[in-house]
Amino acid sequence: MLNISVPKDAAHVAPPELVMPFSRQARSTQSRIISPGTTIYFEGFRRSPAYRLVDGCVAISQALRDGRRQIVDILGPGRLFGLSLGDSNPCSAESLTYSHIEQLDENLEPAEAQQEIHLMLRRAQAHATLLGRKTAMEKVSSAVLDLSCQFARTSRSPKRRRVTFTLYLTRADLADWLGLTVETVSRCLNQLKRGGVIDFDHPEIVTILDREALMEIADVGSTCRSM
Amino acid sequence: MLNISVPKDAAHVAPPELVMPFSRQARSTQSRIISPGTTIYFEGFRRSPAYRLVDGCVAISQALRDGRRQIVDILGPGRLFGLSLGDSNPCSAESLTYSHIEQLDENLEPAEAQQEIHLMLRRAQAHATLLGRKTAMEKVSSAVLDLSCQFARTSRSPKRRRVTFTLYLTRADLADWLGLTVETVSRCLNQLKRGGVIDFDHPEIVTILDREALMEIADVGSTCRSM
DNA sequence: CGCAGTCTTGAATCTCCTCAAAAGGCGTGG
DNA sequence: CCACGCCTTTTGAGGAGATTCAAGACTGCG
Repeated sequence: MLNISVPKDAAHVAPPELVMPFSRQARSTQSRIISPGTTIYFEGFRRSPAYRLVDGCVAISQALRDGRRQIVDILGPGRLFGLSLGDSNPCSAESLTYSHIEQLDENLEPAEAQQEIHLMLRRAQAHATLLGRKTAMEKVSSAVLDLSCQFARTSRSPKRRRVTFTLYLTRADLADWLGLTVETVSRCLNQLKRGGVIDFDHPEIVTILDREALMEIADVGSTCRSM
Repeated sequence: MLNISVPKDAAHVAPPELVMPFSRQARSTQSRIISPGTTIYFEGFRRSPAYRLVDGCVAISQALRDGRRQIVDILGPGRLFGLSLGDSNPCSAESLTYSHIEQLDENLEPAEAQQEIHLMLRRAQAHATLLGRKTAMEKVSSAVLDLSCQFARTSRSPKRRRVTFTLYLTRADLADWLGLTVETVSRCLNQLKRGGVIDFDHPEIVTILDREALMEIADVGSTCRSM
Protein backbone atom coordinates (compact mmCIF):
# COMPACT_ATOMS: atom_id res chain seq x y z
CA MET A 1 0.00 0.00 0.00
CA LEU A 2 1.01 3.59 -0.37
CA ASN A 3 2.75 5.12 2.54
CA ILE A 4 2.72 8.87 2.28
CA SER A 5 4.80 10.91 4.65
CA VAL A 6 4.06 14.52 5.36
CA PRO A 7 6.34 17.25 6.74
CA LYS A 8 6.17 17.54 10.50
CA ASP A 9 5.84 21.16 11.56
CA ALA A 10 2.52 22.14 10.00
CA ALA A 11 0.30 22.67 12.99
CA HIS A 12 0.02 26.41 13.63
CA VAL A 13 -3.55 27.32 12.96
CA ALA A 14 -4.10 31.04 12.78
CA PRO A 15 -6.16 32.48 15.63
CA PRO A 16 -9.34 33.56 13.91
CA GLU A 17 -9.33 37.03 15.42
CA LEU A 18 -11.66 38.19 12.72
CA VAL A 19 -12.30 41.75 11.78
CA MET A 20 -15.96 42.46 11.40
CA PRO A 21 -16.84 44.03 8.07
CA PHE A 22 -17.93 47.59 8.47
CA SER A 23 -21.64 48.14 8.76
CA ARG A 24 -23.31 48.42 5.41
CA GLN A 25 -25.24 51.37 6.69
CA ALA A 26 -22.72 54.11 6.17
CA ARG A 27 -22.01 54.54 2.50
CA SER A 28 -18.94 56.71 2.71
CA THR A 29 -15.47 55.19 2.55
CA GLN A 30 -14.67 53.60 5.87
CA SER A 31 -11.19 53.18 7.12
CA ARG A 32 -9.52 51.80 10.21
CA ILE A 33 -6.23 50.81 11.71
CA ILE A 34 -5.73 47.16 12.58
CA SER A 35 -3.01 45.62 14.71
CA PRO A 36 -0.39 43.10 13.67
CA GLY A 37 -1.68 39.55 13.41
CA THR A 38 -5.26 40.51 12.71
CA THR A 39 -7.06 38.22 10.29
CA ILE A 40 -9.01 40.52 7.98
CA TYR A 41 -10.85 37.68 6.34
CA PHE A 42 -10.58 33.95 6.42
CA GLU A 43 -10.21 31.41 3.62
CA GLY A 44 -13.43 29.55 2.93
CA PHE A 45 -15.72 31.94 4.77
CA ARG A 46 -18.40 34.05 3.17
CA ARG A 47 -16.78 36.51 0.83
CA SER A 48 -15.60 39.64 2.52
CA PRO A 49 -15.75 43.15 1.12
CA ALA A 50 -12.73 44.47 -0.73
CA TYR A 51 -10.15 46.76 0.85
CA ARG A 52 -7.44 49.16 -0.02
CA LEU A 53 -4.27 48.90 2.04
CA VAL A 54 -3.52 52.55 2.67
CA ASP A 55 -0.49 51.81 4.79
CA GLY A 56 1.11 48.80 6.40
CA CYS A 57 1.59 45.23 5.23
CA VAL A 58 -0.86 42.41 4.56
CA ALA A 59 -0.23 38.76 3.75
CA ILE A 60 -2.59 36.76 1.53
CA SER A 61 -2.37 33.06 2.31
CA GLN A 62 -3.85 29.64 1.84
CA ALA A 63 -3.56 26.58 4.04
CA LEU A 64 -3.60 22.86 3.53
CA ARG A 65 -5.78 20.78 5.78
CA ASP A 66 -2.95 19.76 8.05
CA GLY A 67 -1.99 23.36 8.67
CA ARG A 68 0.86 23.84 6.23
CA ARG A 69 0.56 27.41 5.11
CA GLN A 70 1.48 29.16 1.89
CA ILE A 71 1.57 32.93 1.66
CA VAL A 72 0.68 33.68 -1.95
CA ASP A 73 1.34 37.41 -1.87
CA ILE A 74 2.62 40.19 0.33
CA LEU A 75 0.90 43.53 -0.07
CA GLY A 76 2.32 46.96 0.62
CA PRO A 77 0.75 50.43 0.64
CA GLY A 78 -1.62 51.13 -2.23
CA ARG A 79 -2.55 47.56 -3.05
CA LEU A 80 -6.15 46.37 -3.13
CA PHE A 81 -7.27 43.01 -1.82
CA GLY A 82 -10.38 40.91 -1.31
CA LEU A 83 -11.41 41.43 -4.92
CA SER A 84 -12.25 37.82 -5.67
CA LEU A 85 -15.54 36.67 -7.09
CA GLY A 86 -17.44 33.64 -5.82
CA ASP A 87 -19.22 33.04 -2.53
CA SER A 88 -16.22 32.44 -0.32
CA ASN A 89 -12.74 33.84 0.07
CA PRO A 90 -10.17 31.74 -1.78
CA CYS A 91 -7.49 33.02 0.63
CA SER A 92 -7.05 34.50 4.06
CA ALA A 93 -5.75 38.03 4.60
CA GLU A 94 -3.75 38.97 7.67
CA SER A 95 -2.01 42.15 8.70
CA LEU A 96 1.67 41.79 9.51
CA THR A 97 2.00 45.19 11.19
CA TYR A 98 -0.27 48.03 12.21
CA SER A 99 -2.09 48.65 8.99
CA HIS A 100 -4.43 51.26 7.72
CA ILE A 101 -7.12 49.68 5.58
CA GLU A 102 -10.05 51.24 3.82
CA GLN A 103 -13.14 49.32 2.85
CA LEU A 104 -13.99 49.74 -0.80
CA ASP A 105 -17.34 50.63 -2.12
CA GLU A 106 -19.09 47.80 -3.98
CA ASN A 107 -19.13 49.86 -7.14
CA LEU A 108 -15.49 50.75 -7.07
CA GLU A 109 -13.70 52.25 -10.00
CA PRO A 110 -13.77 49.08 -12.10
CA ALA A 111 -10.61 49.97 -14.01
CA GLU A 112 -8.66 50.11 -10.79
CA ALA A 113 -9.96 46.76 -9.61
CA GLN A 114 -9.15 45.22 -12.96
CA GLN A 115 -5.62 46.58 -12.81
CA GLU A 116 -5.17 45.12 -9.36
CA ILE A 117 -6.39 41.70 -10.45
CA HIS A 118 -3.94 41.71 -13.31
CA LEU A 119 -1.16 42.71 -10.93
CA MET A 120 -2.13 39.92 -8.55
CA LEU A 121 -2.05 37.44 -11.41
CA ARG A 122 1.31 38.60 -12.72
CA ARG A 123 2.77 38.41 -9.24
CA ALA A 124 1.23 35.01 -8.55
CA GLN A 125 2.73 33.63 -11.74
CA ALA A 126 6.15 35.10 -11.01
CA HIS A 127 5.89 33.64 -7.53
CA ALA A 128 5.02 30.23 -8.91
CA THR A 129 8.21 30.34 -10.93
CA LEU A 130 10.11 31.28 -7.81
CA LEU A 131 8.54 28.48 -5.79
CA GLY A 132 8.95 25.82 -8.42
CA ARG A 133 12.31 26.59 -9.92
CA LYS A 134 14.49 28.73 -7.67
CA THR A 135 16.96 27.61 -5.01
CA ALA A 136 16.69 28.79 -1.41
CA MET A 137 19.29 31.53 -1.94
CA GLU A 138 17.55 32.72 -5.08
CA LYS A 139 14.19 32.73 -3.32
CA VAL A 140 15.43 34.74 -0.38
CA SER A 141 17.25 37.21 -2.63
CA SER A 142 14.15 37.67 -4.76
CA ALA A 143 12.07 38.25 -1.65
CA VAL A 144 14.43 40.88 -0.30
CA LEU A 145 14.35 42.71 -3.63
CA ASP A 146 10.59 42.56 -3.88
CA LEU A 147 10.06 43.79 -0.34
CA SER A 148 12.65 46.53 -0.72
CA CYS A 149 10.59 47.90 -3.61
CA GLN A 150 7.32 47.71 -1.75
CA PHE A 151 8.57 49.01 1.57
CA ALA A 152 11.63 51.12 0.79
CA ARG A 153 11.95 54.04 3.15
CA THR A 154 11.76 57.25 1.23
CA SER A 155 14.90 58.36 3.02
CA ARG A 156 17.14 56.28 0.83
CA SER A 157 20.56 57.82 0.97
CA PRO A 158 20.85 59.55 -2.37
CA LYS A 159 24.39 58.86 -3.52
CA ARG A 160 24.71 55.33 -2.23
CA ARG A 161 22.79 52.42 -3.69
CA ARG A 162 21.79 51.64 -0.14
CA VAL A 163 18.14 51.09 0.53
CA THR A 164 16.81 50.31 3.98
CA PHE A 165 13.42 48.88 4.69
CA THR A 166 11.36 47.33 7.45
CA LEU A 167 10.88 43.61 7.08
CA TYR A 168 7.34 43.25 8.37
CA LEU A 169 7.56 39.52 7.84
CA THR A 170 9.05 37.31 10.51
CA ARG A 171 11.37 34.51 9.43
CA ALA A 172 8.37 32.20 9.70
CA ASP A 173 6.34 34.43 7.37
CA LEU A 174 9.19 34.52 4.89
CA ALA A 175 9.40 30.74 5.08
CA ASP A 176 5.67 30.40 4.39
CA TRP A 177 5.97 32.81 1.50
CA LEU A 178 9.02 31.20 -0.08
CA GLY A 179 8.19 27.55 0.49
CA LEU A 180 11.08 27.06 2.92
CA THR A 181 11.62 26.60 6.64
CA VAL A 182 12.48 29.26 9.21
CA GLU A 183 15.97 27.84 9.59
CA THR A 184 16.70 27.91 5.88
CA VAL A 185 15.49 31.49 5.59
CA SER A 186 17.65 32.51 8.53
CA ARG A 187 20.68 30.75 7.08
CA CYS A 188 20.24 32.40 3.68
CA LEU A 189 19.75 35.87 5.12
CA ASN A 190 22.86 35.48 7.24
CA GLN A 191 24.79 34.14 4.28
CA LEU A 192 23.84 37.25 2.32
CA LYS A 193 24.87 39.32 5.31
CA ARG A 194 28.24 37.61 5.61
CA GLY A 195 28.67 38.08 1.86
CA GLY A 196 28.23 41.81 2.25
CA VAL A 197 25.15 41.90 0.05
CA ILE A 198 22.71 42.97 2.73
CA ASP A 199 23.01 44.04 6.34
CA PHE A 200 20.85 44.02 9.44
CA ASP A 201 21.40 44.55 13.16
CA HIS A 202 17.82 44.09 14.18
CA PRO A 203 16.33 41.13 12.30
CA GLU A 204 13.56 43.31 10.88
CA ILE A 205 15.50 46.32 9.59
CA VAL A 206 17.32 45.33 6.44
CA THR A 207 19.70 47.35 4.30
CA ILE A 208 20.63 46.40 0.78
CA LEU A 209 24.34 47.01 0.30
CA ASP A 210 24.76 45.57 -3.17
CA ARG A 211 21.61 45.58 -5.23
CA GLU A 212 23.37 44.36 -8.37
CA ALA A 213 24.67 41.27 -6.60
CA LEU A 214 21.26 40.63 -5.13
CA MET A 215 19.63 40.80 -8.56
CA GLU A 216 22.31 38.55 -9.95
CA ILE A 217 21.65 35.94 -7.29
CA ALA A 218 17.89 36.32 -7.53
CA ASP A 219 18.03 35.44 -11.25
CA VAL A 220 15.33 37.98 -11.91
CA GLY A 221 13.63 36.96 -15.13
CA SER A 222 12.17 39.25 -17.76
CA THR A 223 8.86 39.27 -15.97
CA CYS A 224 9.78 40.13 -12.44
CA ARG A 225 12.38 42.64 -13.52
CA SER A 226 9.69 45.16 -14.19
CA MET A 227 8.05 44.79 -10.81
CA MET B 1 32.39 35.55 -1.34
CA LEU B 2 29.08 34.01 -2.10
CA ASN B 3 29.12 30.85 -4.07
CA ILE B 4 25.74 30.14 -5.56
CA SER B 5 25.09 26.84 -7.21
CA VAL B 6 22.34 26.33 -9.71
CA PRO B 7 20.59 23.11 -10.79
CA LYS B 8 22.19 21.51 -13.80
CA ASP B 9 19.54 20.46 -16.29
CA ALA B 10 18.02 23.83 -17.26
CA ALA B 11 19.14 24.25 -20.83
CA HIS B 12 16.24 23.35 -23.09
CA VAL B 13 15.24 26.54 -24.81
CA ALA B 14 11.96 26.27 -26.63
CA PRO B 15 12.25 26.49 -30.42
CA PRO B 16 10.56 29.80 -31.17
CA GLU B 17 8.33 28.36 -33.84
CA LEU B 18 6.08 31.35 -33.54
CA VAL B 19 2.55 31.54 -34.76
CA MET B 20 1.85 34.72 -36.61
CA PRO B 21 -1.14 36.62 -35.27
CA PHE B 22 -3.98 36.59 -37.69
CA SER B 23 -4.18 39.52 -40.06
CA ARG B 24 -6.05 42.41 -38.53
CA GLN B 25 -7.86 42.82 -41.78
CA ALA B 26 -10.60 40.28 -41.34
CA ARG B 27 -12.81 41.24 -38.44
CA SER B 28 -14.70 38.04 -37.99
CA THR B 29 -13.60 35.44 -35.47
CA GLN B 30 -10.58 33.64 -36.83
CA SER B 31 -9.70 30.15 -35.82
CA ARG B 32 -7.03 27.64 -36.69
CA ILE B 33 -5.52 24.34 -35.71
CA ILE B 34 -1.94 24.33 -34.49
CA SER B 35 0.35 21.36 -34.04
CA PRO B 36 1.93 20.11 -30.81
CA GLY B 37 4.92 22.12 -29.68
CA THR B 38 3.87 25.33 -31.37
CA THR B 39 4.70 28.47 -29.43
CA ILE B 40 1.64 30.67 -29.72
CA TYR B 41 3.33 33.65 -28.15
CA PHE B 42 6.61 34.22 -26.41
CA GLU B 43 7.39 35.70 -23.02
CA GLY B 44 8.78 39.22 -23.26
CA PHE B 45 7.69 39.84 -26.85
CA ARG B 46 5.15 42.41 -27.95
CA ARG B 47 1.82 41.52 -26.47
CA SER B 48 -0.09 39.04 -28.55
CA PRO B 49 -3.82 39.04 -29.14
CA ALA B 50 -6.00 36.92 -26.87
CA TYR B 51 -7.29 33.49 -27.77
CA ARG B 52 -9.89 30.98 -26.85
CA LEU B 53 -8.76 27.39 -26.70
CA VAL B 54 -11.63 25.64 -28.42
CA ASP B 55 -10.04 22.23 -28.18
CA GLY B 56 -6.69 20.78 -27.23
CA CYS B 57 -4.21 21.68 -24.52
CA VAL B 58 -2.01 24.73 -23.98
CA ALA B 59 0.74 25.37 -21.42
CA ILE B 60 1.45 28.82 -20.04
CA SER B 61 5.02 29.13 -18.86
CA GLN B 62 7.83 31.37 -17.72
CA ALA B 63 11.55 30.82 -17.85
CA LEU B 64 14.52 31.91 -15.83
CA ARG B 65 17.51 33.27 -17.66
CA ASP B 66 19.45 30.02 -17.48
CA GLY B 67 16.59 28.10 -19.07
CA ARG B 68 14.87 26.64 -16.06
CA ARG B 69 11.22 26.59 -16.97
CA GLN B 70 8.07 26.82 -14.88
CA ILE B 71 4.68 26.03 -16.35
CA VAL B 72 2.25 28.24 -14.46
CA ASP B 73 -0.96 26.82 -15.85
CA ILE B 74 -2.32 24.11 -18.10
CA LEU B 75 -5.34 25.03 -20.16
CA GLY B 76 -8.02 22.72 -21.49
CA PRO B 77 -10.95 23.31 -23.85
CA GLY B 78 -12.90 26.49 -23.20
CA ARG B 79 -10.20 28.47 -21.47
CA LEU B 80 -9.07 31.90 -22.66
CA PHE B 81 -5.46 33.03 -22.68
CA GLY B 82 -3.28 35.95 -23.68
CA LEU B 83 -5.50 38.35 -21.74
CA SER B 84 -2.70 40.20 -19.99
CA LEU B 85 -2.28 43.93 -20.05
CA GLY B 86 1.03 45.69 -20.58
CA ASP B 87 3.23 45.89 -23.65
CA SER B 88 4.75 42.43 -23.53
CA ASN B 89 3.62 38.93 -22.72
CA PRO B 90 4.41 38.00 -19.13
CA CYS B 91 4.41 34.32 -20.15
CA SER B 92 4.82 32.07 -23.14
CA ALA B 93 1.99 29.92 -24.47
CA GLU B 94 2.63 26.61 -26.18
CA SER B 95 0.33 23.94 -27.50
CA LEU B 96 0.90 20.45 -26.09
CA THR B 97 -1.19 18.68 -28.70
CA TYR B 98 -3.08 19.56 -31.88
CA SER B 99 -5.15 22.44 -30.66
CA HIS B 100 -7.97 24.46 -32.06
CA ILE B 101 -7.57 28.11 -31.10
CA GLU B 102 -9.69 31.09 -31.94
CA GLN B 103 -8.41 34.63 -31.89
CA LEU B 104 -10.56 36.90 -29.80
CA ASP B 105 -11.87 40.20 -30.87
CA GLU B 106 -10.29 43.16 -29.12
CA ASN B 107 -13.61 44.17 -27.68
CA LEU B 108 -14.50 40.78 -26.34
CA GLU B 109 -17.33 40.20 -23.94
CA PRO B 110 -15.63 41.91 -20.99
CA ALA B 111 -17.45 39.83 -18.40
CA GLU B 112 -16.05 36.65 -19.90
CA ALA B 113 -12.50 37.99 -19.92
CA GLN B 114 -12.86 39.14 -16.34
CA GLN B 115 -14.09 35.71 -15.30
CA GLU B 116 -11.13 34.10 -16.99
CA ILE B 117 -8.65 36.41 -15.27
CA HIS B 118 -10.19 35.56 -11.92
CA LEU B 119 -9.96 31.87 -12.74
CA MET B 120 -6.32 32.24 -13.74
CA LEU B 121 -5.60 34.00 -10.47
CA ARG B 122 -7.39 31.43 -8.35
CA ARG B 123 -5.54 28.65 -10.12
CA ALA B 124 -2.20 30.43 -9.87
CA GLN B 125 -2.64 30.86 -6.14
CA ALA B 126 -3.66 27.25 -5.64
CA HIS B 127 -0.67 26.24 -7.69
CA ALA B 128 1.63 28.38 -5.58
CA THR B 129 0.41 26.48 -2.54
CA LEU B 130 1.09 23.23 -4.33
CA LEU B 131 4.57 24.30 -5.36
CA GLY B 132 5.55 25.72 -2.02
CA ARG B 133 4.03 23.31 0.42
CA LYS B 134 3.22 19.94 -1.12
CA THR B 135 5.42 16.87 -1.34
CA ALA B 136 6.21 15.22 -4.66
CA MET B 137 3.49 12.60 -4.22
CA GLU B 138 0.94 15.26 -3.29
CA LYS B 139 1.93 17.37 -6.27
CA VAL B 140 1.61 14.53 -8.74
CA SER B 141 -1.71 13.40 -7.26
CA SER B 142 -3.06 16.95 -7.44
CA ALA B 143 -1.94 17.23 -11.05
CA VAL B 144 -3.63 14.00 -12.05
CA LEU B 145 -6.87 15.14 -10.43
CA ASP B 146 -6.73 18.56 -12.06
CA LEU B 147 -6.01 17.15 -15.49
CA SER B 148 -8.67 14.47 -15.13
CA CYS B 149 -11.22 17.24 -14.65
CA GLN B 150 -10.02 19.29 -17.58
CA PHE B 151 -9.52 16.42 -20.00
CA ALA B 152 -11.84 13.66 -18.83
CA ARG B 153 -13.20 11.67 -21.72
CA THR B 154 -16.94 11.96 -21.85
CA SER B 155 -17.12 8.20 -22.08
CA ARG B 156 -16.46 7.71 -18.40
CA SER B 157 -17.86 4.35 -17.48
CA PRO B 158 -21.03 5.22 -15.63
CA LYS B 159 -21.12 2.82 -12.69
CA ARG B 160 -17.43 2.73 -11.91
CA ARG B 161 -15.55 5.69 -10.49
CA ARG B 162 -13.10 5.15 -13.31
CA VAL B 163 -12.16 8.15 -15.38
CA THR B 164 -9.74 7.92 -18.26
CA PHE B 165 -8.04 10.88 -19.84
CA THR B 166 -5.25 11.77 -22.22
CA LEU B 167 -2.20 13.17 -20.53
CA TYR B 168 -1.13 15.73 -23.09
CA LEU B 169 1.84 16.60 -20.92
CA THR B 170 5.04 14.62 -21.16
CA ARG B 171 6.83 13.70 -17.95
CA ALA B 172 9.07 16.69 -18.62
CA ASP B 173 6.07 19.01 -18.89
CA LEU B 174 4.63 17.62 -15.67
CA ALA B 175 8.00 18.20 -14.02
CA ASP B 176 8.08 21.81 -15.21
CA TRP B 177 4.55 22.30 -13.99
CA LEU B 178 5.05 20.73 -10.58
CA GLY B 179 8.53 21.99 -9.79
CA LEU B 180 10.03 18.50 -9.92
CA THR B 181 12.28 16.48 -12.22
CA VAL B 182 11.23 13.99 -14.88
CA GLU B 183 12.52 11.13 -12.81
CA THR B 184 10.60 12.12 -9.71
CA VAL B 185 7.39 12.52 -11.71
CA SER B 186 7.88 9.10 -13.26
CA ARG B 187 8.59 7.52 -9.89
CA CYS B 188 5.49 9.05 -8.32
CA LEU B 189 3.21 8.06 -11.18
CA ASN B 190 4.50 4.50 -11.04
CA GLN B 191 4.13 4.45 -7.27
CA LEU B 192 0.49 5.48 -7.68
CA LYS B 193 0.14 2.77 -10.31
CA ARG B 194 1.67 0.09 -8.08
CA GLY B 195 -0.63 1.28 -5.28
CA GLY B 196 -3.67 0.67 -7.47
CA VAL B 197 -4.72 4.32 -7.42
CA ILE B 198 -4.21 5.00 -11.10
CA ASP B 199 -3.36 2.89 -14.12
CA PHE B 200 -1.74 3.37 -17.50
CA ASP B 201 -0.36 1.13 -20.23
CA HIS B 202 0.69 3.90 -22.56
CA PRO B 203 2.36 6.68 -20.58
CA GLU B 204 -0.14 9.23 -21.89
CA ILE B 205 -3.45 7.45 -21.30
CA VAL B 206 -4.23 7.48 -17.61
CA THR B 207 -7.12 5.94 -15.74
CA ILE B 208 -8.08 6.91 -12.23
CA LEU B 209 -8.97 3.78 -10.30
CA ASP B 210 -9.48 5.29 -6.85
CA ARG B 211 -10.40 8.95 -6.91
CA GLU B 212 -10.96 9.06 -3.15
CA ALA B 213 -7.46 7.85 -2.44
CA LEU B 214 -6.06 10.29 -4.94
CA MET B 215 -7.85 13.20 -3.28
CA GLU B 216 -6.67 11.98 0.09
CA ILE B 217 -3.07 11.96 -1.04
CA ALA B 218 -3.39 15.25 -2.90
CA ASP B 219 -4.52 16.98 0.30
CA VAL B 220 -6.93 19.04 -1.69
CA GLY B 221 -7.58 22.21 0.31
CA SER B 222 -10.80 24.14 0.48
CA THR B 223 -9.82 26.21 -2.51
CA CYS B 224 -8.85 23.61 -5.04
CA ARG B 225 -11.66 21.33 -4.06
CA SER B 226 -14.09 23.40 -6.02
CA MET B 227 -12.04 23.39 -9.19
C1' DC C 1 14.87 39.65 36.67
C1' DG C 2 12.80 35.95 34.39
C1' DC C 3 9.80 34.33 30.88
C1' DA C 4 8.14 33.75 26.10
C1' DG C 5 8.89 34.28 21.55
C1' DT C 6 11.92 34.90 17.71
C1' DC C 7 16.22 34.21 15.63
C1' DT C 8 20.54 31.80 14.93
C1' DT C 9 23.59 27.92 14.53
C1' DG C 10 25.08 23.04 14.37
C1' DA C 11 24.49 18.09 13.43
C1' DA C 12 21.88 14.41 11.56
C1' DT C 13 18.40 12.98 8.44
C1' DC C 14 15.62 12.72 4.43
C1' DT C 15 13.49 14.00 0.26
C1' DC C 16 14.36 14.93 -4.08
C1' DC C 17 17.95 15.67 -7.59
C1' DT C 18 21.76 14.13 -10.48
C1' DC C 19 23.92 10.85 -13.09
C1' DA C 20 23.77 6.63 -15.57
C1' DA C 21 21.85 2.97 -18.05
C1' DA C 22 18.34 0.17 -19.83
C1' DA C 23 13.63 -0.44 -21.75
C1' DG C 24 9.96 1.00 -24.65
C1' DG C 25 7.73 3.45 -28.57
C1' DC C 26 7.78 5.33 -33.20
C1' DG C 27 9.17 6.83 -37.70
C1' DT C 28 12.53 6.21 -41.48
C1' DG C 29 14.81 3.59 -44.75
C1' DG C 30 16.87 -0.41 -46.45
C1' DC D 1 9.40 -6.71 -42.37
C1' DC D 2 13.16 -5.65 -39.61
C1' DA D 3 17.10 -2.70 -38.31
C1' DC D 4 18.40 1.58 -36.81
C1' DG D 5 18.32 5.94 -34.51
C1' DC D 6 15.97 9.17 -31.71
C1' DC D 7 13.22 10.33 -28.00
C1' DT D 8 10.57 9.46 -23.89
C1' DT D 9 10.02 6.76 -19.92
C1' DT D 10 11.58 3.90 -16.29
C1' DT D 11 14.67 2.30 -12.71
C1' DG D 12 18.78 2.23 -9.75
C1' DA D 13 22.63 4.21 -7.08
C1' DG D 14 24.73 8.00 -5.09
C1' DG D 15 24.81 12.79 -3.69
C1' DA D 16 23.25 17.50 -2.50
C1' DG D 17 20.19 20.82 -0.74
C1' DA D 18 16.79 21.61 2.38
C1' DT D 19 14.47 19.87 6.46
C1' DT D 20 14.28 18.19 11.08
C1' DC D 21 15.77 18.17 15.63
C1' DA D 22 18.12 20.36 19.26
C1' DA D 23 20.28 23.88 21.80
C1' DG D 24 21.73 28.39 22.67
C1' DA D 25 21.46 33.68 21.90
C1' DC D 26 18.84 37.65 21.57
C1' DT D 27 14.76 40.71 22.29
C1' DG D 28 10.80 42.63 24.27
C1' DC D 29 7.77 42.69 28.14
C1' DG D 30 5.49 41.99 32.52
